[in-house]
Amino acid sequence: MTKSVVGTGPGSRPPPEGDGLGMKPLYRQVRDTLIRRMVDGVWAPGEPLPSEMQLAAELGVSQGTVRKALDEMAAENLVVRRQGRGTFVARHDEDRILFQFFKLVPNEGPRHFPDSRVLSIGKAKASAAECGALSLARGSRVVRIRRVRLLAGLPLLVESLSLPDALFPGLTDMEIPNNLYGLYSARYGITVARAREKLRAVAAPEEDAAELGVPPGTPALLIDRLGFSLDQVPVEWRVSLCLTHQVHYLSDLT
Amino acid sequence: MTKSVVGTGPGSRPPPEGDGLGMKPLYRQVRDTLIRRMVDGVWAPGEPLPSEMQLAAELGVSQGTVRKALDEMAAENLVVRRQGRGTFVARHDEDRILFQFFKLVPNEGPRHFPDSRVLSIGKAKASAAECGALSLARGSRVVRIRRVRLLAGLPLLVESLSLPDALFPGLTDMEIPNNLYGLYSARYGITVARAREKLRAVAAPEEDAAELGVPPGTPALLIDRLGFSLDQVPVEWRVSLCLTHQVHYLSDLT
DNA sequence: TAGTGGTCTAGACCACGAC
DNA sequence: TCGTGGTCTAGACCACTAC
Repeated sequence: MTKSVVGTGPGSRPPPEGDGLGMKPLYRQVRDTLIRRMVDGVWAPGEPLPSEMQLAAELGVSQGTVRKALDEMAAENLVVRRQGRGTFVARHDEDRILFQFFKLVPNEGPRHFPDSRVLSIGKAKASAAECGALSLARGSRVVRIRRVRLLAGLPLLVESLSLPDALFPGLTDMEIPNNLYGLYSARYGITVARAREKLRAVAAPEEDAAELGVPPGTPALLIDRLGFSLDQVPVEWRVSLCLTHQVHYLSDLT
Repeated sequence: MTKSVVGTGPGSRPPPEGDGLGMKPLYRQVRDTLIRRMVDGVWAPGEPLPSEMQLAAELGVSQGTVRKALDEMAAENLVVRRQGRGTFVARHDEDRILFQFFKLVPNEGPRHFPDSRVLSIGKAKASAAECGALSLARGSRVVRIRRVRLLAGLPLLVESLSLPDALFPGLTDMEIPNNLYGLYSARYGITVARAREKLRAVAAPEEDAAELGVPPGTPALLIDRLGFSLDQVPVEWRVSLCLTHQVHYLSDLT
């Protein structure tokens, strides 16, 4: 049992655990502890966490504090809570990808997960741009993947990925699945927890246009995505050139 | 005093207020009540709500339930909570627009609110597309505004707006400010609470290209935004054609 | 000093799911 | 039947703001 914090009577809490500065509320400390354990692989995606009562007892806080931490994590899509069953580490299944990470939806009809066709895969010394995006030291190596993704059999986008070789050893020798985030999680224990996308409209370069089967110069949506792990480290840089005749990028301003 | 629900002892709550079906939890009923009051103009943007204790007493629920309702509303950017001061109805000031509704950020440098130059304004019978987007009856009238928006003096985008004339009487006779959402709020008591944007890459049509000072056919980002009021009614349809040489559209996947 | 929201605790009942 | 998370209540202390 790891009693990281105390819990005495109602309201009788000392000035949040004797530190003079950057003090965090208890529920956030609990949240950070739980995320740390997920990073360390204590619970794998899809597995249940201990119950609120068990976590509260172990961490020496009240059930309400654990609840607030878990509610926050559920809002961040890090865990899934189900009444009567328990709290589970979120998995990178197709539903989550479609809901959280894949914002391209058909102009008509239901959302679908696109198929993939790998064009190339290999390692190289990271470019300056890659070092900047992924916060790598100069001279680091990266894995590069290039692939076409298709929706309903039609080419939708060309995608260029860069990943730190140090984090994904042996990736170039693997079968590249359609759902990459599932692979990162299953083979490397790395969870892409959030991402930041920058969008621009550009004229499709000749090489990409050929893969997509359109004339060079066709207007296309350039999506520049940086994916961050549970502990906020950039782990994947993905640049996609996307045709938007049959689909659009959906953004909810909430 | 409007006692919409009872509050007796701890835990002694009847099967959520005797209705057989679509039952909502108490805190959500409280939230809906407060939103209804905001729609009715009981509290204007920028004004403080009553304290948690006062609301709890008036509504006949515990402070914790009011707190949960207000926390949810704060997460939706409907209210702003400040320790020691109170809870305030969110205003459509430039900071909120920049944070919540204006996703175009310079490739380098800080975010800025763009200037505007109105090209035309007038009323017309709503097109089929406008009726569909704004859920209007055929034959309804709309206000149309067309304007150019500039960042650092340079044309950034051309914007075409459609609004139900019934909701915005006299709008065509007004001075059109830079911050339209502030006007909707101040003059018509209508708050744009959330929006849905669809993005595509297109070739700039000749007319728009001329306004933007680029050759026709230049790739541009087409942003199709539908804005919804506090009570989920579509109140504004806005289509923007945007150059993305100096800026990009920022989307956080959380 | 008084009042506000922020945090933390404790304990009750409920709806749901597995058994 | 039991254990889970979901809701609701009650009451304590704290940090911050205004006066």
